[in-house]
Amino acid sequence: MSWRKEQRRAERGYHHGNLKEALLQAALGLIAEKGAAGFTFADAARMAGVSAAAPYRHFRDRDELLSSIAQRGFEQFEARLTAAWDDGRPDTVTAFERVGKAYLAFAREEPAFYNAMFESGVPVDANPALQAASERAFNIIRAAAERLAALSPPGTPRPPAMMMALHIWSMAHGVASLFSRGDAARRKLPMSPDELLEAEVLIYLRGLGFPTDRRPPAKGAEPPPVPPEASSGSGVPPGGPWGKPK
Amino acid sequence: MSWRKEQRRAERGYHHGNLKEALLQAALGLIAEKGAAGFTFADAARMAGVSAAAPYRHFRDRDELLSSIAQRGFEQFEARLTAAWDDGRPDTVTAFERVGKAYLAFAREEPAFYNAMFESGVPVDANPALQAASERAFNIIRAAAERLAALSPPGTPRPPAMMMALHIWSMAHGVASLFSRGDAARRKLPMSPDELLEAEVLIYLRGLGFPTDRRPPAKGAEPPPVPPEASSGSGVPPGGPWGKPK
DNA sequence: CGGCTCATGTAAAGATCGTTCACATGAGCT
DNA sequence: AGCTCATGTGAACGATCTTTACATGAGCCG
Repeated sequence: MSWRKEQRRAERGYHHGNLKEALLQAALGLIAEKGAAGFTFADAARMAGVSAAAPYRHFRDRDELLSSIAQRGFEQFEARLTAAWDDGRPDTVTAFERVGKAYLAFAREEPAFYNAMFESGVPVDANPALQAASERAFNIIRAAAERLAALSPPGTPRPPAMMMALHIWSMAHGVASLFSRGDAARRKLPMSPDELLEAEVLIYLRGLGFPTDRRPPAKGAEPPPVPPEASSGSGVPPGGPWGKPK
Repeated sequence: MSWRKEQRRAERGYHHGNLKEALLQAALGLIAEKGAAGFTFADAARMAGVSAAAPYRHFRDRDELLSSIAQRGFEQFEARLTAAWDDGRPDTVTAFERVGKAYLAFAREEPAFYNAMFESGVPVDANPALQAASERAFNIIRAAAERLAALSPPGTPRPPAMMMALHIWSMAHGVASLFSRGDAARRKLPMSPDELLEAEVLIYLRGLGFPTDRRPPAKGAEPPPVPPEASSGSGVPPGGPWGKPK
């Protein structure tokens, strides 16, 4: 350990050179391992090969580090949601579901970020930059909902896009938080979190009057309006959003 | 402080008499204030007027205290959900929505319990009693979903009750976690969390084919297929699940 | 090149916490 | 009365968070 320290110092000299970044990376790894609660400032410093006091040159305190990670997380989150949305291509509903999956994928693949963003107790409004990043990410969902709402079938009242966005967000967060991550996934499920969320969103969209069974792949097209399932959908398992009704 | 300590000791003698309970109460208060992460074993001891080592006579460690609180929380949670469900009276859909509201009410009114149960990082499967309590609570939702699924309108495949229960749980948890508690509630919303969840569940149920608009909207645009027990509405604002469509 | 300055890192120290251990107390039973 | 055991105390250890005084050296200016 002292050996490694000397080694490092030989490599980089007295000054680390990029300690701030190194600390963020170290913290990210630690949070992924032990959760935001278990992560310690001292550990991050040790992992970066510096003394316990060094991090205070770059972050006011432990919370500011956490807040920085959350902010960075929201930025990556936004990027992934944006890519998934792809401006609504090839069609709005398909893209919309892709956003839902991207949400879960992010929660699953970046547990450290997700933890810092939503479960670490970091108050979103503490840091304006953090709040802004959070809002930008949400705005992707919001924009998608906006487009979806505009497609609301004629004859039905058009749902407020903001409400739809909040609904989708809460579904995605609920599934991610309860079933899709780390030890929360210990709960035994009859289906994968992805399938669960997909079915949930499809049922929800159908509740708003959207035809959710687009594009039957092999069989002939289905005039979708009233018997909305009963045909094999593309992303939808046969038998509607919830597999074979037995 | 030493004064208070002597005072207390005068009141109760060397032995506290009910330290376990006092610790649970103290912890509950502390968690409500500062979150499960911020709560410390030593603080709880201090608040109960005993030394820092005393709690170890009643709890193996801090995690066991947290776990006990979570368990107790699940028990109260179950009681409230059971009361709200009221065995499906007066009709299944109404009772079902009451359960949703009870969920949110619990999250709002018992933030400490909710925090310990879902956000403290306590692994549910660590303690068998905890897991059992958790399952009992979920079984209320599950039973309600079962009854609801049995009412599934003819002509549509019957949704699996388990899936419905998981969907409802994830919606409720998502709304509670994102919007309905403590500093998470800082996010500005166009509607209350209760209304948000109610609309969400209604839309979802409609997506399953349930007639959710007891008391049809002003512009009757809904062809409610079969009203099994659709009678006088309650709780649903006129105009569909999201208020007046403008 | 020499020296100044300031960002960056270190060491030491105080405060708090989780946890353990040896010991004290006293409530209840015999 | 005396024994016993659950319950509480005090001291101690190691870890963490955070501050403070001091050390280092990179970059700049003359």
